[in-house]
Amino acid sequence: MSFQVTVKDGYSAARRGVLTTPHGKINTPIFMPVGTRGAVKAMSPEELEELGAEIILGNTYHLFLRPGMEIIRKAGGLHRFSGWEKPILTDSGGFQVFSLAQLRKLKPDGVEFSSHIDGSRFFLGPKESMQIQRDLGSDIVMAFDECTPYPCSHQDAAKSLEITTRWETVCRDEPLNEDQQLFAIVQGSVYQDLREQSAKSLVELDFPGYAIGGLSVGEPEDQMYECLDWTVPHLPETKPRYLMGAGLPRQIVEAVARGVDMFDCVIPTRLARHGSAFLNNGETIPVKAGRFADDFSPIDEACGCRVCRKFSRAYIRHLVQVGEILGLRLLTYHNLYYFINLMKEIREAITAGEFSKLRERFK
RNA sequence: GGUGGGGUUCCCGAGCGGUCAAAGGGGGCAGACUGUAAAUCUGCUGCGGUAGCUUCGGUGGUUCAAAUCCACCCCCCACCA
Repeated sequence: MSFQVTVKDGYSAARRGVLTTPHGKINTPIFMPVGTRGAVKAMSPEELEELGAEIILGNTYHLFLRPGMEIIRKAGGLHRFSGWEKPILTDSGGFQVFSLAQLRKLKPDGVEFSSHIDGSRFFLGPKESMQIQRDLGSDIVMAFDECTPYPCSHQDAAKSLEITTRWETVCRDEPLNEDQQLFAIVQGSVYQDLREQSAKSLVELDFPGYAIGGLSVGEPEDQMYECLDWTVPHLPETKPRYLMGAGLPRQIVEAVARGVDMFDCVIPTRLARHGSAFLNNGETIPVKAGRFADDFSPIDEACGCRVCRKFSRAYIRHLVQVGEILGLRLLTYHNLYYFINLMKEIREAITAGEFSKLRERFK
């Protein structure tokens, strides 16, 4: 058993756990920084380690296109290629079915993509995705799904789910490296019957972990929570649960309360590159704004990160303003610190029986 | 002192009789961003609620109409003495 629930919250479905992978253990609930193209944008592996990142993401679609699998195979896998020695989770390309919707055609056995780089056509299906992720050598492999857009009619969602379910069965039957764990992805858009149907059929196939996909794609927040309420109870207690693509601090806390163990989101890194920083209360401030030009206080007085101990809003605002890369790097560092630290707080709160109190802070 | 080139909305800068409240940058302001086609993208940026009003160094003038033409004046820059 590679996942172990260690503490359960008495007042919600929140729980602590430890997930064991070939490249180390992961403490859940956890936030996983997104490193789509083999790097968490603007961060080095050393910095990620310093931040306390325990696992990062990589992306099948993007790494397959560049540098391509021949290079990755020659390099000896993504870990060796990138110098990140801790666990890696790779997304299957299913999100690109959604985000690059204009550049692809759905086929029964997968997706015909037109590369967003040069337009060249290539095929990515469940089989291909598994083969690529096997070569990437990630610790956690995601099933190839179709991330449904929002809004999506019941009819379309049902049709999409049927395809996704079929694909996921193919994924399960495709051989991976011995120690790789394949996570299934529940879809079904915002419909209770579909979400339940999806969860149940995937649980029957018995995967090492379960993800909830197709959320945080523009639906109202309450609807996202509702979907979790419909889905999570149908997932096995003993397996890790991963809410894909989420979220804002508040959303993470709410999902933890509903029993989710794993999160990833580009928000901290992207907002950083767009000049915004997270504050202790989960809100953001646009550090790049002129009003911070002479604000010599740190981004957040309450933050203990290296950036907040040393640099002022004014300096960071200046760097961003003149286009110095360092500005984006410092903001990325701070934002990731905030997310990683929030998860640590959540874990400690669960152990201390004070998760409800923490949850109140974000309401 | 002479010759030539200039002074445009917060800044730079285009415009050179009407279609100009004035291109384009910069800056400023506001917003978006959730398994990354994103160090990106969108909108606003003279005043006013529309009608309209006040702007293009200053003052006068020509014209139905001027940032654009003319006269004088004030500044700036380059070269020559």
